[in-house]
Amino acid sequence: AVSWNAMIRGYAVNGHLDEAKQCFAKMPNPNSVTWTTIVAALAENGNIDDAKAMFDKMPERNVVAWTSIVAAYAQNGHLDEARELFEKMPHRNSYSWNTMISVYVQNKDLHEAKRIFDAMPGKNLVSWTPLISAYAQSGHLDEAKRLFDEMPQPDVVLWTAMIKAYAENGNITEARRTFDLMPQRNIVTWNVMLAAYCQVGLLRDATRQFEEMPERDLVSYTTVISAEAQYGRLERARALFDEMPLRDIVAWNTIIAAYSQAGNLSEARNLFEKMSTHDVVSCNIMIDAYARLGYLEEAKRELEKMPRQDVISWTTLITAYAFFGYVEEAKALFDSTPEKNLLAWNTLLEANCQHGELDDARTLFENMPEWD
RNA sequence: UCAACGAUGUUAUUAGA
Repeated sequence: AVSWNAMIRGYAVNGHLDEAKQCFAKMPNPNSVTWTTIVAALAENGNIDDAKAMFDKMPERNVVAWTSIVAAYAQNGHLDEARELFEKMPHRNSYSWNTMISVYVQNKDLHEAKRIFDAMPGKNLVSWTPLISAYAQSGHLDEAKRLFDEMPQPDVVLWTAMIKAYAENGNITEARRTFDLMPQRNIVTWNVMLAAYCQVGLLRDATRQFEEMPERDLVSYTTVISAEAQYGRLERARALFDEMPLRDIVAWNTIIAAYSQAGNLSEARNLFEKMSTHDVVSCNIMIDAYARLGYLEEAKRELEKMPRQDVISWTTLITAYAFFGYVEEAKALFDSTPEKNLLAWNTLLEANCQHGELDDARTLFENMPEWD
C-alpha cells in the first residue's frame, strides 16, 4: 500500500489527477493514507465536491482525514463550511488547529485567527508564524515583533517570516539586521531578503545579494526578473530569463508580463506560444496584454479560449472595456460573469462613475449583495 | 515507513502612501 500511495501522491503533486484516480481505482486495499491523499489532491485542483464525496465514502475517518477536508473547503473559498467541519470533527490535533488559524489569516480575519489561536491547546511554531505574519501585514509590526520576541526558540521559518514582516513595512534596515542576526538561513531566507531589496527599488543591492547567494533557484531568478522589468530594464530581465538553467511556468509568465507591460505585444505573444503549458495566470497576462493596447476583441477571444476563467480574467477584461469607454459592453460582460463577486461589482461600479453614468451606478450599488 | 498545518517569485481592480 505504501508504494501505491507514493505513486498516487506522485501523480497528484504533478497535476495528473486522472492518473492518480485510475491508480486509486485499481488499488486493491486503499488505506486511510490513500484516501486522504486523494481528498487533498482533489481539493487542490478545485474539485471540492469530488473531495467531499470521497471524504464521505471513506470507510473510516481519522484526524488527518478531517483536517484535510477542513483545509479543502478553506482552499476553495468555503470558509463557513470549513469552520463548521472543524467544530464537528471528533478530535482535533495541532494540525487541525493550525489549519484553522492560517485559514483565517489567509482570509484576513485576524480577529478570528487570534480567537482560534487563544483557544488552541499546545501551540507550536506553526501556530505562531502565520499570526505574526498577519500582524505585520495589517501594519501592526510592533505586535508582530512582540510576539516574535516571546518565542524562546524561533526556527528558520519564523525568522524568515520576521524578515518579511520588516520588509513589508518598508524597514529594510531591520530586515537586513534580522537576516544577519539569525543563526541559519536557507534558500527561502535569501529569497525573502532578495525580494525585500527589490520591493524598495534597491536593485544594486538585490543584484549583489543575488550574486552572493549560496544557491539560486527559480524563485530567486523570477524575483529579480520581475523587479528589473518593473524598473524598465527589460533587457536585463530577458538576459536573466535566458540565463536560467530551468524555467517553470511562473518564470515564463513573468517574462511575458514584462513584455506586455512594456507594450511589446508581439514578443509577449511569441513567448506565450512557445510555452508548453498555460495556466490561468498566463492567459490572464495575455488578456491584459491585448486589452491594455485596446485590442478588446482579441482580449475577449483569449478569455473565451480559457478552459476556466477566474475573477482576475473577468476584471481585467471588464476594466479594459470600461477604460476605453465601452461601458455598455462592460456591463454586458459583467452580466455574463458566472459569479458576481464583490470585486467585479466594484469594478463595474467604478466604470459607471468614471463615465458619469451615475444613475446606473446607483442602481448597481443598490443591487449589490454586499458592500465594502 | 507513505497522507492533513507556518516563511519566498508571475496577472486584474480598489485603497494607501
